[in-house]
Amino acid sequence: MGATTTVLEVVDYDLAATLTSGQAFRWRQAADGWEGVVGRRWVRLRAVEGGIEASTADTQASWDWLEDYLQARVKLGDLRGFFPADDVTRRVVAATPGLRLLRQDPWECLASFILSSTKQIVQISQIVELLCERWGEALKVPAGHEGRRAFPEPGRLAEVGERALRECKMGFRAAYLHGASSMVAGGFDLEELRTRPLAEARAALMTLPGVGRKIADCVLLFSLGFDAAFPMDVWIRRGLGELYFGGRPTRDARMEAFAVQHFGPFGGHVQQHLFHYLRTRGAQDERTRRL
DNA sequence: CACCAGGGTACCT
DNA sequence: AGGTACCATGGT
Repeated sequence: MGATTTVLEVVDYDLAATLTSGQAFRWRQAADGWEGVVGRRWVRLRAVEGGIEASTADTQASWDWLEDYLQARVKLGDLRGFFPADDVTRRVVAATPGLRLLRQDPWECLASFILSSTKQIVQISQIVELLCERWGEALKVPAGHEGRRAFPEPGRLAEVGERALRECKMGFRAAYLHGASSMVAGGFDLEELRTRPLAEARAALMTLPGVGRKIADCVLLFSLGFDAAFPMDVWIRRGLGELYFGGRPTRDARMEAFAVQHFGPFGGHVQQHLFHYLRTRGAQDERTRRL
């Protein structure tokens, strides 16, 4: 049982963009690739010619769990046929090639996004890591690498209590996280939501404390496989307003209705391209200007 | 140092 | 239904 390395063959996969695009919060850039945690496994990923090199602390009988997490077998070309054919979408998708949606653990995804409200992505990562350091199970890590822990189980967060959670700098979100932890530990079945229609699964998620439409859509899209879920955060709202509504003030309900009908069954994927485009275009302009 | 961050909720009209 | 104050904290 020693450290192992393999290469997953992928095409059209921008690993760095995918891991930093605000869907997962535990990946750290190391000297040689990205170090993170998937389930109860420490993982190091590195983009190589024709694929992604993956290393773990133990030997792996199968890499299915990682292919599933990375959605390595999804072919982007198969999705694009379902994207709307307007100029904005074409430009945005072309500007963010190889950006993928991960398939994360529903509980970790739910808890992370409960902590995300009016927080910057760097800050969400800090809070999540504090949670893991305090109450996550220690993981086997190869010699010479920083220790990491698993994401804490809901039962653990339920028993430590709201006061203790608050010490992880999450502020008013502590009550939400504690309430949701208790419900999930008490039998609220996240996995079962996969089998339900989108609207039903979303409504069920929204009965959890701290989970409204936006966070529900994040969980549906990033962990439960609902490709049409379309999280509308401040970036997307601004972006849609600028790119599709001529900068005119537009109500949320109007924008949501537009997004659902315009972006279609894989709208969530388009949303992620748009989100990453909006968040990085300033930096890209600067880079270009310097050249 | 203001301003803002991958929002949700309670409470108002 | 549609609008608004408030929630706690730290990055830029």
